[in-house]
Formats: sequence, structure tokens, C-alpha cells
Amino acid sequence: MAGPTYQDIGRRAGVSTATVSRVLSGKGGVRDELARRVEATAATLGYRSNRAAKTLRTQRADAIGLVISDVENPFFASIARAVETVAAKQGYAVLLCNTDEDLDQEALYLDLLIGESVAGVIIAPSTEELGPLRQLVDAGIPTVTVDRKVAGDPFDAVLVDHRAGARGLVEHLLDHGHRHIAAIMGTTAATPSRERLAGCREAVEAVDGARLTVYEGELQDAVGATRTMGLGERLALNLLDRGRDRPTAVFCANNLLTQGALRAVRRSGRRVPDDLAVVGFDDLPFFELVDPPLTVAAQPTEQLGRLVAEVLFERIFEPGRPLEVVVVDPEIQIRASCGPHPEQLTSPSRG
Amino acid sequence: MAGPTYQDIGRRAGVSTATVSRVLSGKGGVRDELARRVEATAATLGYRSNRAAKTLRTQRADAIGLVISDVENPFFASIARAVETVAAKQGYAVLLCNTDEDLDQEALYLDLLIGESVAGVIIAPSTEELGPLRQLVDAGIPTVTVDRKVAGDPFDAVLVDHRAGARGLVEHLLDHGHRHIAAIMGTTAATPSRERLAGCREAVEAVDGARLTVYEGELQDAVGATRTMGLGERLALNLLDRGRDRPTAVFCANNLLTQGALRAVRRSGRRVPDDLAVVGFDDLPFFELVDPPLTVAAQPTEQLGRLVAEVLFERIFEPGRPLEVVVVDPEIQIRASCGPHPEQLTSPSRG
DNA sequence: CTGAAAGCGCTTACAG
DNA sequence: CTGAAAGCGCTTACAG
Repeated sequence: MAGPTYQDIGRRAGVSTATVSRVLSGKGGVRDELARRVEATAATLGYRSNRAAKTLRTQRADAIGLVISDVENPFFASIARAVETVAAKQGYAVLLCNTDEDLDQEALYLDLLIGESVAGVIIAPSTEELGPLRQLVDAGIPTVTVDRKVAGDPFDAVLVDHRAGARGLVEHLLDHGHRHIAAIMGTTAATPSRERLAGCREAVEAVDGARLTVYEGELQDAVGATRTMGLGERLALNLLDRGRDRPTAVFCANNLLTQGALRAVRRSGRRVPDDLAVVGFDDLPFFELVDPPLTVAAQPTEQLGRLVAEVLFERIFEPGRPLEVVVVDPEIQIRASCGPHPEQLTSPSRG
Repeated sequence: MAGPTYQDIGRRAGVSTATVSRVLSGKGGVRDELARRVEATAATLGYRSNRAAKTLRTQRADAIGLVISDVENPFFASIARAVETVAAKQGYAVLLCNTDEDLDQEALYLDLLIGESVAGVIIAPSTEELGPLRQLVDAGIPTVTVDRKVAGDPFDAVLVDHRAGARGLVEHLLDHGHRHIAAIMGTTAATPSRERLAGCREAVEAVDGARLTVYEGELQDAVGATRTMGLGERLALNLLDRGRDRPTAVFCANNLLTQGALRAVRRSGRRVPDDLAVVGFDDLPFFELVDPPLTVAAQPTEQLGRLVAEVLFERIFEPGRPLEVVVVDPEIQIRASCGPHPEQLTSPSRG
């Protein structure tokens, strides 16, 4: 049950535990013959490294923390997958932490991660303030934020140009003649939402006679995949009930809200785009399969996850390097949910 | 940077580290006054438990491993979410491991998890053989399988009645008059697929003149969310190209294959259900939103995740308890993808 | 190039 | 009820 230790290997191979350590950790500086003997003995005994012992001694685990709001959100699931792939390649474990955008939960998890002596943390912080992330700074733990930034840019970050994506989407609606546009936002507590909303505003303000109505939920309703979809549905229903002054098009701030809005349209017996044109932030395989296919701003989630993991490991292996902020552009996928007269959209520039 | 230890607390509170340990680990048996003093000191110093030290000493980490094929698959994402919620409540960390159904990757991860001294493992094993899971048995690590079982039932398990779900779905197709039914399987290497296929067969064999054609991919094409969807699309395209002898209905063995099949139908300009009736294993919010809404066998993913985590913790806290196998029924959601004459389906009985 | 020894921060018999 | 001490399995100065 208890596996062999360096003691066992050393005794059997006739060397000290120090030598065993030097061989098995690849430190080098050991005579070839000895090294081979140790390796053979380790293999025979079926040696498996005890990570707790190594962590306690070196004060640093071969593990990273991944702190996101909800892995059930396909956006984060895709990031999680990519992060895990990169980490596995380095021999690192990844600790999955869902916060539901709750600061207390986030603080609890960071506490746990620091107690685990993780080598680094990837986090989509729940607030733009430093907040609980101060612990990470104090503990000197390499940290990279993803999707969101922290005020003052204390960390490496891999971000998406939310503003440009949203602006591009709303410009597309305006190009189709829509002049009263709704934005379904869930909550504007998180920075991505705020930036997306700002992008909507920019687009609307650039066109005479255009206006934007914002539909927003309470924070507690925008928690969890199912709940957020429900919120999107309710908000869209509100909007559709507005009578003759109602918006003719809606911008949905993320994939969950988009799904909810689509459900509202269907359940109320309306049609996209005749009754309501729809665009959404985030792409999903399914957005291409609904009728009509949805025009969206696709975030390169797999790329985001890979990048953020790579940046983190660079920081772990070279702590002194200058801060890095990578901004990735979302890609506007024009499909058919905005009406019968699509025009070519100018590709989004950075805001 | 380095936090306070029991040494620091003990010195400051005028007690031994043994007493600090007894107080902070809640062991009890310490005089009230002392306990309070220790707690206050710990709070003042901002003590945070060093999990590596505790793990090394007790030989057991407050962490569990979650070994699934791909967290990007919504089925597993939902399970992961529920598992994480239960684990967090217990103060346990969860290590996320994606295997892509690769036995070597699975073995590597189990090795890592044992090296981490995890308290337990939740796994959707890649094969029905004991295979790499033998390591877990040898190491005496509490293990629960989810969605899949291992031959000989050496572990607690939380399973889905795949066979009944598939049978119910195919019976529904038969009720609608379909007599030539296709099954899109991805691969039948995994047990759930095989059982689902068996369910299809049972339903078809019970009806005179009905037949089943199986469309199956290579293992390497059924790996990863994107790839599996692509496979579903190709397989469905094959099927649609079959000319006049082709199946009039298709059973898709999981949500990814279903999405792929739907894409094939759309891209080839066909219609559901007129050109092809479609049913699928797994539900997704979107399956209700496509046109027509899809009839599916919904797995209670959140419940599965919660259950498997609960069973694991029961096993961890009470190793001697008898083996537990929980079987959960999928729920047939009848919508409108099978044709114009839906009839009431008899609810699936266990096979 | 190699080994003896200390120590990372806890927990737990053991003794009192 | 409390403390001194050993020890979990590694790594790493230090000495040779």
C-alpha cells in the first residue's frame, strides 16, 4: 500500500537518498553507472514520487489553480480544457475552482490554493478591484488573469477585446437599419460586461437617431449556467412585451443570455429576425444550427486557455520577466439573425 | 511571504505545537482558555494551514481526483461542476484530469493522483477492464466510477441506465412508423456506447420488419468535443447519401454526435423530421431551441455529479461500508423531431 | 561525484 | 490536559 521511498531505493542500490534525489529529479552530476543503477532500482520497485513531500520541502507544488466562475459555462469549460492540456504537458496538476462570481468563495479558494502551495494561479477575477487577489500578491504566487483585468494591471493578463466585439455586433445591427437596440446584460458587475456595454454604446452613439435600452438583472440571478439562461429569458420576455415602442434588435452579452433570449423568442411565438433581430457575444456550435443561424462575436476560447497557461508557466519559470498583457480579438461571425439585408461589416478595430 | 506556522503560534501563545495542532484541527481535549488563546493568536497572525505538511504527515490529502474524458463535453462539465460543489463544502480540492479516453493518459493521471495522496478518485473509466485502475486498488484509494462500470464491480458506481434510455428513444421512433433506423455511435469502445447500442437493438428486434444500421467511427475520431461533432456530421452525411434504401430515422449516441448530425442535415439542405427523424442521447438547453425541438434521453447530469461525490465521501469517511451501485434513469424528453404523429411513449423500464 | 545531516510544517503516540 | 520528540519523504547546503 505505501509505495517505495528514496530510502528503499537507496538501500537497494547502495547509494544515499541524496544521490537518489539527484538522479530521479534529473539534477545530474551523478556518475553514469550510479545513475543507471538508481533508475533501474526505481523502476523495479515501481517508485512513484510523493508530491506532498516534495512540495513541503521545496515550498512549491507542481500544481496550478484555475479559478473561474463556472465550468458549466461552455466559455470556461473550453478554457479549462486548454489549460489542463498545457499543464499536463508540464507534469502539473490543475485544481478546479468555481466561484460563481462570489467574492467570499473566491477568497476561500485562494486561501486553499495558497495553502496548497500552488506554483501559480489562473483566474477570471470576480471584481476589478484587487480584493482577494491581494493574498496572491502577498504570497508571491505567479498569477495570470484571463478574460478580465484587475485595476492597475498588477498581473499578467490574457484578455479579449470585449468592446470591439460588442461594437462590431451592434454596428452590424445598425447597418441592417435597426435604430432601437436592446442590450441584455445579466449584470454589469463584471468588467467584461461593462466593456461590452461600452462597445454597444459607442456604436449606437455614432449613429443619429439610434438608441440603446439596457436590460439588466440582479447579481444573484446571473449566477450559474441555468440561472443565467433563465435571466436571459425573462429579460427578453420583458423586452418583447414592450409594445410598439420596443427594440427591434437585441445584443446578448454572453452565450447563456443568448440561449435564454432565444428561448423567450420561441416560447412567445415570435420569430428571429422578423420580430426581433438577435446578436450575441460568444459562439457555440449550436448557434450555427438554430434557425436562422446566429450572428455572434466568437471568442477564441481554446486559444485563450492555451495562451493564459503558457503565460503562467513563463512567469513561473522566469519570475523576473516583464509583465505581459495579451489582447485577443473576438471574431464576428456573420450569419442570418439580423434581417434580410446583410452588408459586409468592417472588421472590428481595437478600442 | 512565508506564512506563520504552528511554531510561531505556539511561541506567541505560550504552548507547544502539539497543542496548537489539537486546537486548530478541532481534535479537542484542550482547556478552553488555552484553546481560545491559540485561536486568537492564529487569527492575529493570519495563519493558513499548510496542506503539503498535513498531507505528508497523514498520508492523505484533502483533495480528490476527477478523471473524465473531456470537460469540454457539456455532460462532463455539468458533472464536474456538481462534484466541485460537494467537494468545496467538505473543504476538499478537486484535481481535474481529462483523458480523452486514452488509457495511457489515464494511467499517467492516476499515477499523479496517487502521488498527490488524494483521498479519493471519481472516474469515468476509459475501459471496462480494470486496467490502470488496478493502481487505485493497490494503493487503497477510495474510488467511485461514474457513467461507466468496471468489470466485476470492484468499485462503488453511479450509473445511468443507458440501455433503457436508448431503447425508449428507438421505441419512440418505431411508434412513429420508422422501420429502418440508423445508430450513429462514434465508437463502441466505451461501455455506455455499447449499452446504448444494445438498447437500440432490443427495441428494433421487438418489431417485425424493423432494422438497424450502425454507423461507427474510429476511436481516434471520437476524441475531443470538436472532433466528435465532426465525426457525427460525417457519419450522418454518409447515411443521408445512401439513396432510396437509406434509414428514415437516426439515433445519435451522445450530445456531440447529435450536434454533428444536425449540422449535416442542415448543410445538406435536408429537414428534420421529413428527410430524417432524429433522436439523441443527452439533453442540452439548445436541443429545445432547434427547429424542430429534439426528442432526447436526458441524463440528470447535475444529480449524477452530486451523487457520485456524495458516495465518494461516504466511502472516504467509512471505508468499511458495503459497495454501493446507484443506477439513475435517463428521462425521455419527447419533443418534435420524429415526425408528425407523436404518441405517448411508455416510460422506460430498467433492462 | 557522493554522503551525512538538517529541515520543510505538520500529527500523534507516549509520558507525565 | 499538555509537552517533548519522532517522523512523514523529500531536497539541499555542506563537507569531503
